[in-house]
Amino acid sequence: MDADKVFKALGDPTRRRLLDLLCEKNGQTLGQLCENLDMARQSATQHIDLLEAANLISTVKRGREKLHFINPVPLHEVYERWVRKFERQRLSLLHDLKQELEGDDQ
Amino acid sequence: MDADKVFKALGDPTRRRLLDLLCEKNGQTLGQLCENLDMARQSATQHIDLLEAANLISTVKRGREKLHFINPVPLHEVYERWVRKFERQRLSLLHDLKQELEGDDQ
DNA sequence: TTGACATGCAGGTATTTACCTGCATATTAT
DNA sequence: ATAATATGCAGGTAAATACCTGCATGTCAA
Repeated sequence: MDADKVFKALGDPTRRRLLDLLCEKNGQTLGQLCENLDMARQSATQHIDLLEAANLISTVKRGREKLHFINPVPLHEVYERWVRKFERQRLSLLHDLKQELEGDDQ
Repeated sequence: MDADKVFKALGDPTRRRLLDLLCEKNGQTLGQLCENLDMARQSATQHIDLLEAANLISTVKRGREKLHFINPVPLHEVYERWVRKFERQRLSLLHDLKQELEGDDQ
């Protein structure tokens, strides 16, 4: 997983909207997705290219249409690498903070 | 949670490094963090400001020092909103794809 | 108090990003 | 074949981003 590409791809509301749209109905065409976006088709294509580069979606050509499918694997890897690791700290946060404030930084 | 701020904050290698550094040792000062960064202190401060705005870290002043603590809550919310939702699709992806390729789009 | 130290604040610049318009190509239907 | 449709490709611009330098402020220690 390329964490940089994945997080940058997720760091834009249009691209998150695209993922939500595909979550509602997988396999939509570019035209269908654009109907929900309020921007030029060409702009949407650029967003989709970034999602593809991050491997968050896959596309298939069918005739003159381009179908789009979600790939949830990178999101799972984000979870493994960036969520689980820091969740373990969750309970100890207040403890650490209190210690530091008390100057007890052994 | 402001998903935009959180994902944009995570979409930069320096800021992810800062989170990793704080995961190794919570409560570090700005100076300590900068020793591991290879950029001007002022640049690091700007990265930290974004992490704070995304609520991914909290800071406390102790004398002339500024201590930094990880806040894992937004990461957990990212998981709830952006990982679990799409994980459910995981098993059905190949199914959807096959159906579309066969033109069986009922 | 004075010097050293940790951090804050205010611009300045080069790159990246998110849009756009215009035109080209490829596929389908008449 | 021709027209309509779906998408691809090539720039162009304004805003955001990630750095930097220079200087100011606040804290500690001698």
